[in-house]
Amino acid sequence: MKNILFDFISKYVSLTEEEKNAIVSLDIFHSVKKGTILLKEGEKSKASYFVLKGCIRTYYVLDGEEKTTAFYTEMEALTPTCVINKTPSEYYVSCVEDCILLISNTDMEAEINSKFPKFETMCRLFAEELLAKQRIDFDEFKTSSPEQRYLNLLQKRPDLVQRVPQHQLASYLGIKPQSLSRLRARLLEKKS
Amino acid sequence: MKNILFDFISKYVSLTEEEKNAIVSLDIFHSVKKGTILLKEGEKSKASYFVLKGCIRTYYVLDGEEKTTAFYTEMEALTPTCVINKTPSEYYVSCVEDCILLISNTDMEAEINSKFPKFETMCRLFAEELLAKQRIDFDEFKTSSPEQRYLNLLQKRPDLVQRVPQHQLASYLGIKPQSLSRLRARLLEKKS
DNA sequence: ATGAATCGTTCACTTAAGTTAAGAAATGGC
DNA sequence: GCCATTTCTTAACTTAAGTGAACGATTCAT
Repeated sequence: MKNILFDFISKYVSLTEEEKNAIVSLDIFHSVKKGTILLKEGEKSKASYFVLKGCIRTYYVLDGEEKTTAFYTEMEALTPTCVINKTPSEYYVSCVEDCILLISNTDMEAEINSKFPKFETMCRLFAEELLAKQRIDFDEFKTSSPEQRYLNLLQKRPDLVQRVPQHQLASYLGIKPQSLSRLRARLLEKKS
Repeated sequence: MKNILFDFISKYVSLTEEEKNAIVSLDIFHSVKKGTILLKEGEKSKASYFVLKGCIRTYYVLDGEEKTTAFYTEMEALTPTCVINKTPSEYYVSCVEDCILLISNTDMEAEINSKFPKFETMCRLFAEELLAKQRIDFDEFKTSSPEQRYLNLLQKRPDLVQRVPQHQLASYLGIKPQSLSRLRARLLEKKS
């Protein structure tokens, strides 16, 4: 498990044994059951999540309806906006599956950052990379139709379509569950 | 003009006179004419832009059609994804109006970062804040209809609706110019 | 100032998503 | 295993966006 983390980190900076030990000693590995709510609307939090195994999602509850806006799977990280903005959360975070997560908090990060400036560089690079990824995702979303977005998802994250409930996928694609169901039926028609 | 920049920076870190001078000496203030293309599809670039005055936009050309995905106005910064990923750009960046821009490049930033660690902290905080802002924007986009998105834009960036051509606004809202035109007519009907 | 190109609106028509409702299928708890 | 709940699909109908085309209005270049 630890190796997975350090392999990931090594893409950004190289750590000494001392630095690795400092991270391990923080005791941030957690097993979390499917359905667990990690963050609720209205709550304040300092926690960030890194998914080692499993899948978590963020969702809003608008007019009593869940609107799923993001999924995070293996090797993906989520720092909720409420953590960055220091405001109550506008959305929920919960586990789509049983998960092994790395859960850190702002204070721990600040401590590590001051001890190891290298770590701050990593965080900056990581934030910038995420910013670029998210920008591309947003642009693709804006410039394509629901059908194209679904096909795009099948290409890029085929696992998601399998492991996540349809109605959650639907709002992730910006449409209603019925529309996703119909859209899929339409695509099957076309193929044959 | 310099004061505008330093007021902005002071939201993240406090700079000494020495540090301010180091920044000014980089000679990064530029006037750019409306219509100027700052970055073309396929180009590699190391340049980032901070808008002191005016408006710039990013757009793709897909099937010969321009798809505008973002606008940056006063006090907003753009680091194109191609700069972060070190890949050829997938989109264009151009000036919607005459602009006064602060144009920096990766090498300059690296130099300043190593001289003043404080600067790297600022970049990290800034990237994180942008990440949170963009996440919220994306979530709002996903969870709302074109009409809601337009009304939302009227609330949050009323200036954009005035200063930017309709057909650019339309793709920014994820629809066709005709649809935006119709949507606006529909809203006027409703009001009366 | 004038002609050319671009831009915004309107219209008729097509296509697809939203809505409401019903029922089948899958899942979870006991 | 069985019931209750949730999830997925289907269908009929409504609403709004996409498409193609036409026509002023505006902008731009010379």
